[in-house]
Amino acid sequence: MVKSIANTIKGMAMHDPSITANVVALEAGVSPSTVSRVLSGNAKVSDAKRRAVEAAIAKLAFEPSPIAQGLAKGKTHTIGVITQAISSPFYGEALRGIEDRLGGRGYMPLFASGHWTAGDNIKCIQLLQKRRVDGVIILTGDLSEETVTKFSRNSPIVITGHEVQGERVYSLNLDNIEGARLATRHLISLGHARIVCLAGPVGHFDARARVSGYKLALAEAELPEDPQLIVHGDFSAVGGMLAMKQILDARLDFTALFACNDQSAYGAALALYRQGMRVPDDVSVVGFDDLYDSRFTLPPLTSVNISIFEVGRAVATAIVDLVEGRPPTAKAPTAELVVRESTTRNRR
Amino acid sequence: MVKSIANTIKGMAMHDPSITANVVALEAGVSPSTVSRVLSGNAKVSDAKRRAVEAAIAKLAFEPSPIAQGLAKGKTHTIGVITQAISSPFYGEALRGIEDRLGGRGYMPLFASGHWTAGDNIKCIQLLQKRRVDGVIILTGDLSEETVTKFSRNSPIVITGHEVQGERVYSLNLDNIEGARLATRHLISLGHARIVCLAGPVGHFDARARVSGYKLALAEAELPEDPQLIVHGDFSAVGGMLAMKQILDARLDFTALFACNDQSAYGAALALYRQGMRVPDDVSVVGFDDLYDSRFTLPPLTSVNISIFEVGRAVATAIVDLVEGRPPTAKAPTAELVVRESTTRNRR
DNA sequence: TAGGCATCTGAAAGCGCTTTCAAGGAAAAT
DNA sequence: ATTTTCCTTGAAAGCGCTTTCAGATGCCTA
Repeated sequence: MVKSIANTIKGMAMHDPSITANVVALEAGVSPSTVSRVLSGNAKVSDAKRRAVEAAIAKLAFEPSPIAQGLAKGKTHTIGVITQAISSPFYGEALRGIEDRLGGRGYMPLFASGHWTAGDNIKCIQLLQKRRVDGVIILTGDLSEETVTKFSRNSPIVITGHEVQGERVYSLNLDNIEGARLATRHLISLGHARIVCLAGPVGHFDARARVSGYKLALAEAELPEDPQLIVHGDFSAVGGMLAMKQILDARLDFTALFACNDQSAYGAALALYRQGMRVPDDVSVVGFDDLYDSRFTLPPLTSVNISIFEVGRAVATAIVDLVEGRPPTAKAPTAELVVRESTTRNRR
Repeated sequence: MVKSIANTIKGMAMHDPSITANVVALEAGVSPSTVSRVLSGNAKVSDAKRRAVEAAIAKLAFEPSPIAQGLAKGKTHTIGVITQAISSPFYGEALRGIEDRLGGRGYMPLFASGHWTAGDNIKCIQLLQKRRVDGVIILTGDLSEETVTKFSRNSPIVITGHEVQGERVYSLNLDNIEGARLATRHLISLGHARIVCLAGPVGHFDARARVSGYKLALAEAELPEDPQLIVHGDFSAVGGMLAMKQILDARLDFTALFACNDQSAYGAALALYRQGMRVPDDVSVVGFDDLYDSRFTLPPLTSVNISIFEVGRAVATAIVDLVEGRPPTAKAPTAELVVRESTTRNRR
């Protein structure tokens, strides 16, 4: 019998790194190969030996080293995640979803964050692939399709905000157009016709799609589309504030605002407030993303909910499928409009 | 000469996992040991061989496998990070700081999130330690000091929101008392005397310290301390809303609010708004943490800034010190009051 | 010129696990 | 009862790197 310094905390066995598969084999009176076999479960082992091994494992609180397993099998059970702004509530929510799903599948996320520049994103992928991640998830970067495809040679990739085809690439996109259409329709149904659209960064995939949805809704209602009412921000609150200021300074006529993400809606609302205009009395505003805090803005913000948490779970599911050789089938959740108090009937 | 399928993207060499140290050794005409030596730099190698190896490394775009290195040296260059709510803007900011600093030191963070329960946190530590992280950072969990000390036997730990002493444990705490004092003093200086304190979870370390700061400021000003005015939330917006509702329903007299974190301030503000009370005209409010979005609430929130990003960098620095055998010296940044528009002179 | 010492380098063992391979034993077939 | 087949199991090699150990070389000292 082998001595172990294992000890427990509140009844939970505390793992001791000096307990290796060899030690377990000794304790159980079998060979290391057999221990490995019961661990992986993909080879027959007699009941007697299996029980002996299991007993030894339990007794010694043995935990196989993922490092050693990684070396031997060439898999690290680690998924790289590249995000633009790890601290933004939007990405935070997605990361939660990713972590949640990955954990359940025996993988762990390794986060790296780029900073909205392609060079940074490439460095991130390289860093991650150096670490031999089994796959990588890219949350909406500005990488070219070509770059993504190239890197997918090293490890499968799941990406949002892109249309990439490939054996080892899967792209999952948000329900942007539909969501934006819902938002705009809502405003139209409240009698608004002059609706400013606070768009995101010019080249951004999701941002473009949201503007399309806005235009679609306008067209449906046979409302004219005024290019002056479409103004670009950068998906941040400051950007939203600046953009709204621009509209205000131009003294354009409008009664409602569709902000392509909640954060710019926050900024825009502040610009409105500074101008003495009230939401929703003077202008109705609807956002997009339904960030958690949008329930608590003053007034609570009407927004498009796409459950970014579920998106996180979906991309995680997809990458695991890819890594384990199954074709991914994950779909993005559908967009829903959450009506709160920032929108009201047009009174003019 | 060895053939490599290495190819480049925009001039950046793309790493090919089939290029191992052995291949490099072959190409350079030396033994693998020598390659390892130039890699690690801790052994003399003749200039000629060194150059040959370096040339081969460059030519083949060789990247040593961290997995193999981990196995051989027993170090993974990975730091586990345990947080309560990976998606909260507060922790998000800290994670950014951690990632930023760790990256510069050649480590990567491995995130795991508990969910405010001790059991979960223990599972997280175990999960991380199973992965053989070199150290772990715990952002304010509710683990007992004893538990932390025990786990520090497996790997060094840096923790916030605790007072733990130990060879392999370092605790770094926020400037809570001072920050809360600043906030309360500010309110007092504006002529407020009946100040409600929206505290955090009852057992929470930071939460308790903030309440102490509040009381301290009251005492300094020789103002009476009314226990009815101290109400507990849970550091969330909903909690803040509920707590404020409670105060409102009790029809207590007050002219200002010190919320122990910004998120509960958001919730409280909503409760006030529903009641038809205006900030700051009817009640002045100051928060704590100075979340990014607090610049954009209506009105922008006066808050205590502790640069949680810097805290992240500090804990990261500390854990790296610990891991590499140096005594950590990192200190938390000091708290500063940021006055915005949610506070004004008491008009009653 | 022989002995001693420092320096550089390759061979080999090892990190902890997986997996192939072949051997031994049991069960099935003749 | 004998041969064939199948199943279980341990030995051994290998994953890619580090590190110890000892051999080889060159240089200095006596």
